[in-house]
Amino acid sequence: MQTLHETSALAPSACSRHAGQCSTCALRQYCVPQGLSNTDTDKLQSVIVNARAIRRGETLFRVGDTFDALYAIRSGSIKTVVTSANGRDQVMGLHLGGDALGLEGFDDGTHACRAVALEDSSVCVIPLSTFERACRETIAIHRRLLQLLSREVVRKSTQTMILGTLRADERVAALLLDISSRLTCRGYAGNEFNLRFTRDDMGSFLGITLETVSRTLSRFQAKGLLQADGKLIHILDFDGLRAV
Amino acid sequence: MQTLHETSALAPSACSRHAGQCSTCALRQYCVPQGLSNTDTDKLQSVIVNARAIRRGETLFRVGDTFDALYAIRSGSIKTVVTSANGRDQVMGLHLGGDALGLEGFDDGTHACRAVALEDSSVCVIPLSTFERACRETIAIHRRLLQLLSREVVRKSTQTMILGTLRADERVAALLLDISSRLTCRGYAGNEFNLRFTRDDMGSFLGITLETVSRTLSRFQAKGLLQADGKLIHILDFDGLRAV
DNA sequence: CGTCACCTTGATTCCGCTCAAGTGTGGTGG
DNA sequence: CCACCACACTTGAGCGGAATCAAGGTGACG
Repeated sequence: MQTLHETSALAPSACSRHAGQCSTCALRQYCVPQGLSNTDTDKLQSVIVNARAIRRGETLFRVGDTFDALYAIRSGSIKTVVTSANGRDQVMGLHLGGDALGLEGFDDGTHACRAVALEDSSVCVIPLSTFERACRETIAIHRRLLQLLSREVVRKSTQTMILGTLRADERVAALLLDISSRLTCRGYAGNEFNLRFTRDDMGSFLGITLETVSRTLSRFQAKGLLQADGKLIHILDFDGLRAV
Repeated sequence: MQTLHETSALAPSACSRHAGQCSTCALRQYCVPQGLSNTDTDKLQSVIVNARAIRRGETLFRVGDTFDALYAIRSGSIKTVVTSANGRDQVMGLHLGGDALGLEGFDDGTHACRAVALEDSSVCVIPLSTFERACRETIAIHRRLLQLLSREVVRKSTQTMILGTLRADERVAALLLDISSRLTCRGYAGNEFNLRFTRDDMGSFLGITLETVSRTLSRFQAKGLLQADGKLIHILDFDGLRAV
């Protein structure tokens, strides 16, 4: 509903369900655009030096860390957080398997947010130097990077829209529908999922309090729009949710 | 105060005050990073095919327009706007002389927002095809583009922070301080400026109503923080404004 | 001179915040 | 194994900040 675009360049792929079997699958999923040849893909794979596992609650990078690598989520989910001057945390984004991470670092060579794993996760680490070489050698990879950065801008615009114009219940609905559509793109069920955000995370992300999130979910449940058992969300009435 | 970074890669330049004398000055200002040689700069200039004038209220590009050129503001100021599904407008950004525009188009090849001139303005038009060639030939230009895109992401994060965590008066203060610091970067006076936003624009941008903006400015004036005569803003007490 | 766009200020309403109490639930250690 | 605790979630009561509705003022412009 609030999505500016149906941005699903991610080809649905069984890969994401068997991450252990394919170390480069996130990149394959994410960075391979239409029209990228097999040899190009091979080049891309060659730049991935290693994969890294992070456990729930652990931090992948912090504000001010030198930006020396890009990340692609292989499995799990990661939130990005910024702490404001007055000390309040703001959840900036929810990143699922296949998403890129850390692109804001190009600005000044340091990361501008903190990335924290919401569950035990695994990420591909792509050193910046090798990636830059790949960009220069392969124009399709270069274009893909621009696309990813641009998509990040559009995503953030959607977020601004949500925070700027919607009421609390509309925000919650927008978040659930967004997550649902992103999971669908990845080949997962879009109507039933395990939300890794706490109520507090959701509230911060949506610019409302955790109590309001909880109340809103209860109201949605009472209206028969969804079934919420803690973090397990089962959407029953998509149209109803879209209608606020 | 709410700025995540002191993002002032724009070298203060007399150029911006004499825009008419230097057709490529916006690009010179904006796209020339440290370490870009003169020959590289010449290459950059060669890709600018023309400059375009747009009058107050006119539109530079619309949502859905094919993304075939980048823009750099030579003089004037431009707002970007998105209309949501329910028909409400959300002002997404305020772009001043020297700023790049239209970078969100890389995502899917079309513009994701509408760009409207807030006053009679002039922009450099850089055709995408020639710019892509320049990126390939000159790595510094390529890096600069990534930096601009990344900066856009960081800027939007700041906006999300403002909309997500601040109260109305804090938002207004944050906007004024942001504009002030950006003008200072460009070599203009930061304490007195003509705000091209209407109260409605400000409200939309900050996620509050125009009445609240007006009341807040009146209150700030009563407290001696600033002098507001319509669009003309004179900041008297920066520290007071920073302290909310 | 009337129209229109923009701004200011007041009165009232209401949505969401704050404070508070109570309910699971998973993890830890005695 | 169970007592305990920390943490996340739910729900209620009351308050307050900002929205809404409304009226009036100002300046630009045909």
